Amino acid sequence: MPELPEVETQVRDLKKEIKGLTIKDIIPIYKKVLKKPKNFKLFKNSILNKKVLDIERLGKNILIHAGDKVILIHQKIAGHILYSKWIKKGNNYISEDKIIKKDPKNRFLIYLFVFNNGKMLGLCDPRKFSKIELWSRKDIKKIKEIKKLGEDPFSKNFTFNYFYGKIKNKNKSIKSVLLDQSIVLGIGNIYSDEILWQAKVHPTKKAKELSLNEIKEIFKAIKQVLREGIKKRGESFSDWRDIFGKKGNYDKYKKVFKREGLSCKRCKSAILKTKISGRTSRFCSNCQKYD
DNA sequence: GTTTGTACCTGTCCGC
DNA sequence: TGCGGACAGGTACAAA
Repeated sequence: MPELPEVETQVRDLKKEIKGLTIKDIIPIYKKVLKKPKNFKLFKNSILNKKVLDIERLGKNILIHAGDKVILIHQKIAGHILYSKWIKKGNNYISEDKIIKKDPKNRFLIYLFVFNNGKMLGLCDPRKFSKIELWSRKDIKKIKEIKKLGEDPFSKNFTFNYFYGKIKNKNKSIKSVLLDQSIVLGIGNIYSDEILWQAKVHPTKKAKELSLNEIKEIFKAIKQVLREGIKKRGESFSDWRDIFGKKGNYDKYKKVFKREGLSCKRCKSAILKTKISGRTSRFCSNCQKYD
């Protein structure tokens, strides 16, 4: 769900809303989301009364800089974060915000950060795959999980030569390559399908078999599609909502994702679906030819 | 070293 | 209406 455009939307909004606030309490509704440190008391003591200095996106991760620490949140498949105020009623937390309260997708709160203005940041995730980690600010960029990440598509280091060099010898499908976070950051199953449709490349084609022109088209499409996603404030065909509980607008613009059986918006041919290394992929049977 | 498969969880949807 | 099974946007780790 939350891929680059969705996480970018969240981070931009969070900068406006929580920068400068102080963390006053943490409520762990589902304790297992905290992966580091595993000990909740240690986690809480490390960030209590710390001021939020900045919020940053690193691929699909959200980094909240608080004092000398960084809280890393990854929402995985089905998570999203909300900014509101919740009141506990029995075993449930009820948001005082009407939009958040009436949307059933916002029911699955698993973690709450309480700020000095009384408002809270809530992590919501029906599948409980999300993770929260705590790192020190000075070595977050040095840890191996972060060091192995590739370039962000909007970084100046993401050049055609970088991209070409990373993929030219890959013996796996271009679909899997686009999902590989050690090559390009932030692309998930939705936008990879959209990018390949835009570039007119068959998803199962092996990266090393792509022509130079096809690689150029993919490189261009990565930026175009993701930029459009950000402009539309992400997609919400399923669980994802922005931090105010509102839906993104990209759904109307998507060309192939979850459109199998419908007609291609470019050539009217059928959109098909197939499985590639365990991930479902949708593509046009006519304009995305293998050769 | 590279690529593919599986586990992590639970809600939702479809067919019977 | 109710139930069982398939399926779901990501990633770490194991296995091939």
